[in-house]
Amino acid sequence: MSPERLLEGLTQPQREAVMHRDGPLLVLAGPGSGKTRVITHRAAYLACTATGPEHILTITFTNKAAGEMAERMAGLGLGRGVTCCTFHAFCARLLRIYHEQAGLGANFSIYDDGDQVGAMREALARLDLSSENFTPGAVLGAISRAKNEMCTPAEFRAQRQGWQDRKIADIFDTYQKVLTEQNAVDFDDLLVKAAMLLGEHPELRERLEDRYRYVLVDEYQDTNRAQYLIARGLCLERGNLCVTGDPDQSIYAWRGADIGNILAFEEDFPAARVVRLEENYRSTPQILGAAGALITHNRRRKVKALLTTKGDGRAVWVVECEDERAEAAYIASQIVQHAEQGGSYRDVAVFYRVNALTRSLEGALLDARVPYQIARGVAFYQRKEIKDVLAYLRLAANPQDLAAFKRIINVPARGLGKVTVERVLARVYETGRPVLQVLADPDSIPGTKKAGAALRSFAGLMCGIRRAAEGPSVKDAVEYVTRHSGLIATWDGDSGNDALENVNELINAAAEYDRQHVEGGSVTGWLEQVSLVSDVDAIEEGAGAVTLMTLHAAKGLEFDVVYVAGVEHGLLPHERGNKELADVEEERRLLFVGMTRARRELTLSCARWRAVKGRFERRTTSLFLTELPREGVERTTLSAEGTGADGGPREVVMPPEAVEYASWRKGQLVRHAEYGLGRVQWIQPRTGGLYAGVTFSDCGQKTLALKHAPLELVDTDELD
DNA sequence: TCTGCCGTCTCATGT
DNA sequence: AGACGGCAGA
Repeated sequence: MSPERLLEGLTQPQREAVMHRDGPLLVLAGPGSGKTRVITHRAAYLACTATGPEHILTITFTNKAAGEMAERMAGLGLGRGVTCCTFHAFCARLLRIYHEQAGLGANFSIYDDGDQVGAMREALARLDLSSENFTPGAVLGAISRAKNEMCTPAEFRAQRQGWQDRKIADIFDTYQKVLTEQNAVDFDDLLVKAAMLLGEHPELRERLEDRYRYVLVDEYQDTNRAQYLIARGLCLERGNLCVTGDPDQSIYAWRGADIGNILAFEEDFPAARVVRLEENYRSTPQILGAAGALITHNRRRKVKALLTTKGDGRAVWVVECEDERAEAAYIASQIVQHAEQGGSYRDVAVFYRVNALTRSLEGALLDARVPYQIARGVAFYQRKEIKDVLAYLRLAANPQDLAAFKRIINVPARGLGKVTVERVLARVYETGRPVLQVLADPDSIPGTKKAGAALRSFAGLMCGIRRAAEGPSVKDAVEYVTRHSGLIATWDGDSGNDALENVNELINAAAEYDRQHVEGGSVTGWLEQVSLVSDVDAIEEGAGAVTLMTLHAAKGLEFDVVYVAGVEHGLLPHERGNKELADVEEERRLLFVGMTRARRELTLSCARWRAVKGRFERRTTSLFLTELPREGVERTTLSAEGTGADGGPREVVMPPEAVEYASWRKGQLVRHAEYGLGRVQWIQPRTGGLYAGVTFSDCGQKTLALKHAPLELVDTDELD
C-alpha cells in the first residue's frame, strides 16, 4: 500500500503519529481513539518509507492482541515481516537464542506458579527454614516484587535490614540457584534475564537494535521496570521508541507495572514528541460522560479530554439488585431481550472484578439458554490431565526439569512412591546430574533395589518420548505420550471422559502449532507458547456467544453492550479479607476501563446481598457509583416487591423465587402449621433460597426457609 | 503404596 | 463454596 493511502481517513493527530519518523514518540491515546489503527498504520508507513518490515518490532499486552495486530498489518499489504508479540514471548525468544549469555540451557523450562512453589520448598529446605514461618507463597510474592524492580538477591540484601528480610534475601539467592540447577526460569525471570542480557552485553544489544530499528510498545502504562529497560535498551542509540497508552487505563500496578513510566516519558526521553488522541470513536456521549466524570476523581493522571464523535445514545443504567442471583438473572434476561430484538450475543460482554462472580452469572445464563464463553485461557492448561501430559514433554525437552519429574514419576502409579522419589532427588542434588541421567542408572541410587525395574522402565519410556519429541511433528509427540505413558488408563471413569476430551483438544492445539510452524517448530517452542497463554487468548470472536471476563482482561477490547456486575464496596474497589482497601485510584481506573469498552449500551449493577465464601453478606454500593453524573445516568432498584423503587422506566425482571414470594414483606402475618400465628420480621436470601425471621406469639422468633417451611400468608381482614 | 475422607484455608486481579 | 493437604485404613 502506498504511503499516501495509509494516511487516508486519518485525523490530524493520528497522521502526526503515523508519519513521525525518527526519535521517541509518546502517543497518549484515550479509549476508543483509534490507537490500534495508528500503530498498524505507523508500522506500515515506516515499512514503506523508512525501513523493511523485518526491522519493526511491535510489543503488545496479550498474544491475542499481537495476533490481531499482525493480521491487520498483513491487511495493509505488509505481509508477515513485522515482529508482533508480547514482552514475555519476545524475551523467551531472546533467551532461547542467547541462552549461553543468559546462563541457561537452550531448552530451559518456564515454571508456572505450582512449579515455583516446588522450587521454593526446595530452597527453604536447603536453608533449614520451616515453611510455616516462611510460606512459599508469601516469599515468592516478595521475590516477585523485587524482580519487578530489577532487584537482584545481592541488592535486595543490601537494601534491607530486618532479620526477616535478610532471610528472604538468602531464600531469594537459593531459589535462583535451584531454578538454575533445574534449567528453569519463572515468569518474572523472562523479563529480568532479558533486560540483564541487554544491559550486560553491549555488542548483543547493538545487534538487536540494528535488527529492530523501530520499536512500538502498546499499553505502555502497564509496563514494569524490566519491560521499561528492555524497551529502552532496544533503542539506546537510535531512540526510535514509540509508546502508546493511557495513564487512565493503568491497572496492573499490583503486578509491578509502574504508571510512572508513561507519566515520565517526556523527562526520560527529552526529545520525545507527544501526540494526544482525544477523540473517541467508540462510545455514546452518555457512556463517555459517565466514564469521564468517574476518572476525574483521580489525582495522579495526565488530564486529557474525552471528545465524543458519536450521536446520542441510551442512558447508562445503574441497577441495584436484591442479591447476586437476582443480579445475574437480571443481566441474563436483558441479554435475552437484546437477542429477541435482533441483537447478536457476540456483541455483549459481562465484566466483573473477581472470577468468583462467574458462578452466579453462569448459572443464570445457563437457565436463560444464553450461549457464553469465559475468558480463561490459562484454566485449560491448569487442568490436571493437561499438566500431566505436558510434564512428560517438559521432562523430555529439559531433562533437568524436576517440577515435571515430580509431577509424573508416579502418574500413573508405577510403584514409585515418596521414598524412592526422595532417593532419586537426593542423588540428583548430590551429583548435579540431570534427573533423566540419574534414572537411567538406578544401580547408582542407594536403597532402590526393589524399585530398580520400575525406574528403568520409566527411563525407557522417557527415552521413547525424547525421540518422539525430536521428530518434526509436535502433535505426534503428544500422541506418543498419551499412547505410551499409561495415562489413558487412568482416565476411565465418567470424569475421565472429560479428561480424554481435553487431551484431544490439546492434540488439536499441537496440530495447529504444527500447521503454523512448518519450519522452526519444536516441542520446546510449543511448550513455551503454551506457558505464555493469556486468559483473553481463549476468546473466539466468531463464537456467537456472550463474553464473560474480568475487568483486567477487558483492556483493549470493545463491545456494543457491556454489563459490569458487582459494583459494590469491597468488590470494586476491592477489599481484602483484612479490610484493607486496594489502591482506590487503580480500582477507579479499572472501572473506567470496563465502562469505556462499551459502544452503545452500558449497565452497571450491584447487589444488596452477596454470598462471599459461602456466607451471605450485606453489601453497600460502590463509592464509584456516587461519582457518576446525574445527566445520562439512570438508576433503578429492583426491589423484592417487583417494581422499581423510583418507578423505573424499564421492564423489571425478577428472579423466579423472588417473584413467588413477592408479596412477603416485613410485618406480614403468617400461619405456620406447627407454631401457629406469627409476624415476619425480615426476609433474606441465603444459600438455598429465601429465609424469613418470624416471631410467633407462642414460641418466639424462628428462622425459616420459605421454600420448605409450612407457612401460609394470612390476610389481615381474615382476623376479626 | 494407594485411596478416600475430612478439616483447613483461601477469593483478587494474570503474563 | 471449592481446592488442597494431611492422615488413616486397606
